[in-house]
Amino acid sequence: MAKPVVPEDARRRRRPTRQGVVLSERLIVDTALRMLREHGSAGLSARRLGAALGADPSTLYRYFDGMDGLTLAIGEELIGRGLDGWSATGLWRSDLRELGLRIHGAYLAHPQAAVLTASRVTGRPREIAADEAVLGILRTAGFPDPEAVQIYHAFIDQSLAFAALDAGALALSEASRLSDEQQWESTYARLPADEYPHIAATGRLLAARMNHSAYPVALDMLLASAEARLQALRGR
Amino acid sequence: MAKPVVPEDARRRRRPTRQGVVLSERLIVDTALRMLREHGSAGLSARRLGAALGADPSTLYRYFDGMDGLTLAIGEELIGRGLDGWSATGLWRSDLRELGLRIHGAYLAHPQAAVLTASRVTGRPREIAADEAVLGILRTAGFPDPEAVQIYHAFIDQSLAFAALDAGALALSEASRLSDEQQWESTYARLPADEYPHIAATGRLLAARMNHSAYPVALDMLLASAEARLQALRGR
DNA sequence: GTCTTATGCCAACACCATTGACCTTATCTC
DNA sequence: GAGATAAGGTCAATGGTGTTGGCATAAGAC
Repeated sequence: MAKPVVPEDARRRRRPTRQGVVLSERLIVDTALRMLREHGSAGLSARRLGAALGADPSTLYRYFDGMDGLTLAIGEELIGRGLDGWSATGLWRSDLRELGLRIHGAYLAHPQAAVLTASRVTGRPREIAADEAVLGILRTAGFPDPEAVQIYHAFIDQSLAFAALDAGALALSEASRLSDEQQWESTYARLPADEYPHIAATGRLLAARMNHSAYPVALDMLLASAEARLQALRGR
Repeated sequence: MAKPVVPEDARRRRRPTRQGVVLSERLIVDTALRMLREHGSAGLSARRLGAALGADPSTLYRYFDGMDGLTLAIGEELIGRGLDGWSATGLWRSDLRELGLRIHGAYLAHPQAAVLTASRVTGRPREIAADEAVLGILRTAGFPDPEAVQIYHAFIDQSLAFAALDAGALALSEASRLSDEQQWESTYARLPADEYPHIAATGRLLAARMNHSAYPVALDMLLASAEARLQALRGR
């Protein structure tokens, strides 16, 4: 890298932009989030972000290691927002449920951004804080370490994976505004019933369900299975 | 669209390329898959694909509605490969397990391609065939329609979501070749133990587990929970 | 053998990320 | 306060990208 990036907390001299804006990592990420919301997930580019900030595009490279670095910072911001204000109650199952829904929800609050970041593991501080919280809940609940680690892994990946998937659907369907009915008409309803009997038989139910996230159901199934396992462990 | 795309089965005149290649949707998708494997998920471009096929980049627009259409076709191909050769045994739980692992595996066989496609729902024939199969297994097993639809949705989305997430990790870690040990060193191991006691306590277990997919565990938990629900339904 | 038109090719457009050289000015030292 | 240092802004250029409109040629219908 020709121009090494200075870490945010080591930054001393903040020279204002020609247009008078004083930049910061924070300001850039927030502006990027707003641009993503307004122009869609393909609407973020160094040039446009620079223009929105009143700065030359190349300035961004003083703050992030390329667009990819900026993407990771956005992901870190989202996961942090999910965690903000959360605290454990001591009831492991509802704590986990709450945490999962918060993380998922934080990403879905910015679908266009989530599409870019949700399937990226960053290893940054706030992401690690989430990991620590989940492991803590499970170990405190009485899961032995091997089980705790196994369930933690399934839980956290499930949350992020669904966030990415659901964000994709959300960002897309907002782009092409089709009503639920139209969605149904355009896909399942016109399938031949003799070739796809099961889809035909459950058509209405499918149409009603496929427009929502499956994450809450999948999460509850994971938690139910974890609880059964814990009781089996206690029983013997 | 200025130049409407002719559907593959309506194609009559197949004029060979200047370099003697006869194009087809099939050939283009297969070539794209090979390019993705060799050059990574960012290595697919109209120009490079054209060069690899011995054709002008703009020719691709006769076959696909832009690069996005090509991406969807690639996804359809992958899910089809997962289904090829599969048939139901009648044991619903192992059938679902097998199907999930096959779909997940088909995507992970081409991680660089899966990154682009796994979180995209195409509504194309082979994807719908997978939906029909899953619904069929659940309804035949005795799940009432509302339950069947609910579990189907969680199952299929979870499979695709994990495929996308795991593909991302796989495509990335192949790019930056770090051994498992190094991965561990570079992230968890250097965290202060007093601030992250749970991560510190389970460090070795985490390091061993995080390099594999959590999908099998998550899948088995979903199936276990489904089975419990089925027994509860039968019981009353 | 002639006609039609599907399909491949060419040239051009507007965008993109990234980099290296340059210059200005905020901050540190004395 | 004066001067030195270099952080952090700007400019210009490079080589990439998807996509389109116009053109020409050969494949297949008759």
